[in-house]
Amino acid sequence: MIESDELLSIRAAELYYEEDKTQDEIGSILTLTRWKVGRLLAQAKANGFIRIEIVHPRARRLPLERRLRETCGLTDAVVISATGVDDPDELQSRVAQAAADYLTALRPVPRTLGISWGRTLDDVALHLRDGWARDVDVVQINGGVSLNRRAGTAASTAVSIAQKAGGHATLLPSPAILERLETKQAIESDRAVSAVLDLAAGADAYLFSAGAADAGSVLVDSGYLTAEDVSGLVRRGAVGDVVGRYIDAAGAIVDPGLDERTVGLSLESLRAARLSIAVIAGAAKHAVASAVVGSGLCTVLVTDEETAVHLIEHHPPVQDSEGQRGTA
Amino acid sequence: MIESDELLSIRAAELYYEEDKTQDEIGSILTLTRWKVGRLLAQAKANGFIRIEIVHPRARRLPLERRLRETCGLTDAVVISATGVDDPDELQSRVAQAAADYLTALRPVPRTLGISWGRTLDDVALHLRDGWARDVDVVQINGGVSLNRRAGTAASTAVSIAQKAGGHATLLPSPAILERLETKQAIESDRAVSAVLDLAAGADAYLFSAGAADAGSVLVDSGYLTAEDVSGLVRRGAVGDVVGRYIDAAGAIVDPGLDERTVGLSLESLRAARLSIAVIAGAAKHAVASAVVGSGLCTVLVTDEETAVHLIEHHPPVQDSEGQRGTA
DNA sequence: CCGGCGCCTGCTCATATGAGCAAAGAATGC
DNA sequence: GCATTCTTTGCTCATATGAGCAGGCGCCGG
Repeated sequence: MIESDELLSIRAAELYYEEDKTQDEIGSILTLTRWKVGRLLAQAKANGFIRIEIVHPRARRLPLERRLRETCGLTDAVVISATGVDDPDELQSRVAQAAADYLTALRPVPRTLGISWGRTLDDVALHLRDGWARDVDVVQINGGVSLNRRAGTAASTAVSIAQKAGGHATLLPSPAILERLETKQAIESDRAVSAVLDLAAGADAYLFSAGAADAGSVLVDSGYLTAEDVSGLVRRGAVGDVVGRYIDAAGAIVDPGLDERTVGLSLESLRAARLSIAVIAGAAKHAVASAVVGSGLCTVLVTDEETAVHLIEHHPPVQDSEGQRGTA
Repeated sequence: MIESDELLSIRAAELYYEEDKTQDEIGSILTLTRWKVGRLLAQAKANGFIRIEIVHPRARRLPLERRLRETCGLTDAVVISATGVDDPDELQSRVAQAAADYLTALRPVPRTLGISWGRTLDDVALHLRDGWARDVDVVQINGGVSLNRRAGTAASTAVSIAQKAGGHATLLPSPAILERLETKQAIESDRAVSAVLDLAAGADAYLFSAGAADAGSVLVDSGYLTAEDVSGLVRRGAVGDVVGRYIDAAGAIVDPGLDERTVGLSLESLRAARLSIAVIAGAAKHAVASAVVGSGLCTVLVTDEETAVHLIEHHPPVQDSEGQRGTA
């Protein structure tokens, strides 16, 4: 008899959702009382037979956001719907749009915003509307100026975000990674650089992305690393990079020597920030996303549905290293 | 401003459908009146942003059924949901199940039911429950006994359907297709055969399927035709067979000579029937389905979603040759 | 065979939602 | 600049739906 109830609930659901009949009408069609129909419908929902989906490029997955916040200890999360999106560029674009929306709606409005650079950030800048905020100053938090074509976009990302908010951009006039430690120390002690780093360290909020550890990384693309360097890092456990620094699944620096030669905000500073927004999309970045979220590098994550599910399923991949920041 | 309304309607839909908030609550979250929220929700639905799907192997597509009935002039249609079903066997099985359900619910219960045979019908027989009806006699409407292994199932299909209804089966003791016209005429004049054909002609209802015109057909499988025969027929416009008779897209006999040698109910008798139920599933049978429905061979069609859409989109593929039977 | 227990049914009542309408606002033409 | 028309807004009222409860039914142990 329980099986016939299931079937009935399906018949009722068809009439209710597809034919827009009232429960009462369904009752007379199926010779049931209207309360029974209501119960069948509730049952169909509870059994998961009714699937409601919002199909729109800007649609979000609120329940996933909540679960992400709860299981990963984030203060906030934005998860965009990605059913039927197979093109990674389209996915990235949608997530970037969502990040732009998040920034725009962010209250209180940060006076200074620290940003990294890369394809994703560029995309976010593109999606921000003119006047998205008033007087927000932007400061780069990792090096990358003037090494090649790609570096140009690093500057333009920052400038574009700042301009659209009527603020101004402060660029970090330094390569991302230097060949010798001494050079790095020298450049860091230079007033022009250290002032920017100080500004970056005092930003009200950070916005950054992460790169997958593969040869397609912007760091390779920009000439800071070779494909061989990256595969070496991968062999040592690297899952990706954040503000130019390669981390393993636990969020720890993979190659301290390399890290020493990398100019920019330290991961500790990022972890200590009150508000740091990570924007990470795509299957290729599932591993980095895990590391970033699991090691507390961000307080807010903007991502796609699949990545969110991955993060939730692969639970807190790090034991308990979070906790400095409150769990809503 | 119309764009911001669209976005708002998506936000509202997320809160309404994913978070189960009341329109009033959504109103206070988005600082909108509750009526505005209601309108946004209605708008989101109207724009097709809200997709409600019933996920269940027995789920049907009522709106498609209606459209199918209306555009194709059927008295009834059953369309089963097939989203995410890629396995053709699974599809066939679900449609067969639906046909079995339809038969079971059919009122008035037919005293005699004429049936064809084949993989699909076999599947329908399998899905019928014991006691699906009381005292329904079953009669085969086309030949096919005792030529090979496959023929055995033809008999068992009929017997099974009859047994489960507590009635008895009458088999047509003849091959489906004979090699010589004289033999066919001789066998048809035999009392044992003609009596069955008379019974078949007087059945209250018919249940049949259709085969695609390819080498995988049961007629080839059973040895009545060779793969070459079939490709010859295809060259002459055949799209598939119904009760052993090959038809073209317009529902006309492709090879009158062959048809003359085929034993069983004529297509005219089928077209004249008050109740004839076709069970056709799968992409391979889209073309036959069109021919069957377009030429009025059935009054009721049981099929899958994709086939239904195909039929509706390829409109009445025949000019106006329907009309003998009332259009609801 | 009977009483107790728990589930299911059909109800009342409270709440949520949709239809229809009058007024406000925006857009247009004069 | 003003009147007209069309759209949008906030409402009232009717309807649809869900919560919660009392009675009835079957199931089980005694």
